[in-house]
Amino acid sequence: MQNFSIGKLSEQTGCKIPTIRYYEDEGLIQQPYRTEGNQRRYNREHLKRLSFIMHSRELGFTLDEIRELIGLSNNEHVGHDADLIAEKHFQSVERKIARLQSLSKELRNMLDACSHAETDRCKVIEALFDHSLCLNEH
Amino acid sequence: MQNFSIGKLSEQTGCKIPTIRYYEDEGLIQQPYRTEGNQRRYNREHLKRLSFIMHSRELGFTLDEIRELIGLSNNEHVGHDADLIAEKHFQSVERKIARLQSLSKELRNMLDACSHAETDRCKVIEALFDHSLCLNEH
DNA sequence: TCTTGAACCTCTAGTTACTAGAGATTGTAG
DNA sequence: CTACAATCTCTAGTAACTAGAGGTTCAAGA
Repeated sequence: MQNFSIGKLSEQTGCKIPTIRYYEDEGLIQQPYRTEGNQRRYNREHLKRLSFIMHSRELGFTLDEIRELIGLSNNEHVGHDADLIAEKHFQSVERKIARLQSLSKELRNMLDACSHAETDRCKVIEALFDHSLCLNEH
Repeated sequence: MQNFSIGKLSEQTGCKIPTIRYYEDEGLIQQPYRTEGNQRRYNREHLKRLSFIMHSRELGFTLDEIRELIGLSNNEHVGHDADLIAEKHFQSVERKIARLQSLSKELRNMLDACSHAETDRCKVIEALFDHSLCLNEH
């Protein structure tokens, strides 16, 4: 099923219609084909791209970072350049995974605790506290 | 080392000064002690809280979601209520981890490919494309 | 103790990433 | 060939910051 309207794209992805148009203005989504009457018509590539953007946003990437990731996927950067960008994102992704795993563990603990006991002080905040930030005192 | 200025807090965490004041206005950070001359003085609790907020933001949580997580940590919700909130966040965290792992794998592949070969079309976008979103066609 | 410049204060206005609404045009089921 | 839902553009509003103006406070050094 190709050539669908902005309403269908919005429905399929859960992305609001004005947001889709905004991403187009920002150059994050390829300009779609237009009907005689100037209405947008999308295909599977647009769907894939929009899905990528939405997930990236949920994961905390900025639009500029997403632009860079799209560039990588399109082989717009070559060799060393691409290497550096990919490495940078790889490291930030690994850090995010580590933090989320720590948070996940604390939430899991909470759920386990709540089911049988009562007031165990939860350590959700400690989970994402970066101890390397401690002010110097020992 | 207790009782430090907003400048020191900013330096320790990497959070800009106006942002720290903004989080205070939003009730995300406890109001700090003020000197005679009305200047803010912070302690380790503030540092921990701010560090948590910053990491949560990087991980894509909204300020409202962060408020909820802080509420959990403070035992402001009890029993079933807390359970539901924790469960909701636990699931969203697990989904984020899965997506980041997929993205991490693709970036790793890119880095490995770049080091020996040349133009392998990267699958960064496919990594975060949710196939359950596919339009119906088979 | 007194000075003086860096750091802090509040308040207003600008930026990014959306989101909602007004008013006009187009697409399509009946 | 209607009629009305969906689309169009454009302007303005929201969330989460961020920068700057104009004024006050803090603390190191004379």
